[in-house]
Amino acid sequence: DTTNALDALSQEGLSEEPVQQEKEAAGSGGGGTWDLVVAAGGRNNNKKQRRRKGQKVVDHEDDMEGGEDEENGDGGCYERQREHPFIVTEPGEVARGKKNGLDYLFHLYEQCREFLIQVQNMAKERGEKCPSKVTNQVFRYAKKAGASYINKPKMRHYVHCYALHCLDEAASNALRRAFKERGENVGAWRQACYKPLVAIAARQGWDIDAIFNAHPRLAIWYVPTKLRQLCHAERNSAAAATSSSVSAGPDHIAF
Amino acid sequence: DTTNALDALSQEGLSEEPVQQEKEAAGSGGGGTWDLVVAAGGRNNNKKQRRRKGQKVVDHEDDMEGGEDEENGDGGCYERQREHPFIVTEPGEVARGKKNGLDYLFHLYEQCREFLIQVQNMAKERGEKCPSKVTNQVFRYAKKAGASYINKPKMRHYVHCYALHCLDEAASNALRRAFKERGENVGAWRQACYKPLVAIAARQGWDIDAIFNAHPRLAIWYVPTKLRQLCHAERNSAAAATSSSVSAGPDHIAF
DNA sequence: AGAAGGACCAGTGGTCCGTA
DNA sequence: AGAAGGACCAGTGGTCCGTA
Repeated sequence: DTTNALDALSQEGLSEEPVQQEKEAAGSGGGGTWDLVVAAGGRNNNKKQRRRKGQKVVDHEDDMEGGEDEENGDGGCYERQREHPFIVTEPGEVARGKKNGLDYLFHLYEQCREFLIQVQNMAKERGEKCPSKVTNQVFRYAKKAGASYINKPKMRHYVHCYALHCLDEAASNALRRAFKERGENVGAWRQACYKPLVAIAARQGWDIDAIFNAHPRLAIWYVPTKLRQLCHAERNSAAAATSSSVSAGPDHIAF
Repeated sequence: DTTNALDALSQEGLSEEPVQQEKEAAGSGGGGTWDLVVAAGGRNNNKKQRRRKGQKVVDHEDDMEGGEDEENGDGGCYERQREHPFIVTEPGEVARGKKNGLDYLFHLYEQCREFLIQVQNMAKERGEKCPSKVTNQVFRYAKKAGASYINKPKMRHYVHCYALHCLDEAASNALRRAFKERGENVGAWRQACYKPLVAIAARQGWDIDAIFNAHPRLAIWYVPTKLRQLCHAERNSAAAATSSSVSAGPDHIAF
């Protein structure tokens, strides 16, 4: 199976296939999982990589060559590959089984930062526009460099969790321990990360952009829409409460 | 004609039509030139504003209603309106005739800055993402606010001229006087603005982005691609020259 | 059910080129 | 000819939803 640890952090590998990969292949020039999986498939590795089972049809040009439906073949039918799902782990804990831990999640953010720095250095050398954030260009570069396990939806999904880890590691660690103990799933932990961040924003004048920008490792990430909205809503509530406790203005409901 | 001065800076109005407008209508909520021109046309002001003569067909839905070709009508045929072209003027000089001067050009950059500030304030109030540059959103807002004479291609075209004005007003003024005296056109003056900017960049370590960002009025503008390229090319040339004067390395041509 | 990520989409930065 | 700007286009930020 996939448990030859490649990195002290976690179980990596993929959820379907026992294909080993070098996770720290950044800059090594490709040759990652996807290529191996395709080669192992034993067919369909001619011409461009074929559309996978279930993938949406966007371009009808190379549809159905040979009249053979991929849905029916099962001998050479490789499944779509994905990273193992995250589970809530304590700091330092390695996830067991086909799971990834939260130290590994945060490690992905550090890897993205390294890819960004490489993209920035290349841009500067060439006299091109230099990105200050992790942009599509950086995700494309990461993929090209072999880090196929990094993708935009995933990284954006957990940005605020990483933010808490950066801004208040003690609080982040405590939250992880509490949620692990209670047996909560990753989604519940992820939701719970918002609240302490809003509290931090409250203490610092509600400017979540300024808070992100003041932290060197966090400044390269876009502030997630939902976090921004929560800070805004909470600021307004707090202002209304403060104001109504002094005087019930015309646009507040005193209680 | 259009010479009732609306603003001490320049002849404004439009190149085709004697329609007066309030240039400082920012925030007044529309009612600018275009509406007046359409109303003065005397027809075609029903339903949505009709496509103007020569305008490209993008949407075929409301094409040719009534089978009448606009090309043929000349009584009610209003021409497409444009701002007067710029001419090279000295500092303080108001352009005469159907022309606009360079103080007016630079004034447009200041107006854009004011529109940006308004957009930023609105974004902050609403807890939305706050632009730090003059973006499409700002141009859209300017248009909505009645400043129909502001548009993206124009502003982007002359950004580096405004940059020189910000960074070295004396040099900018001298260049304007020289080009006016020689009777050069705006295009020639615009081209000539690059060189002193590259010289400024040379003195400050070639980082044109840092130079823009260090100036509060300039920081809100994207560095123009061509200026960035010129700085990069010139830096490389300078480095090669310096290097070859010390030792002719393998990738330099000594001379 | 909970979760990973391909793919889509509205609106961006950039500027060309049909127009005046 | 010189110049203004509508309109286009490739690639963006953002995230949904078909998939595993």
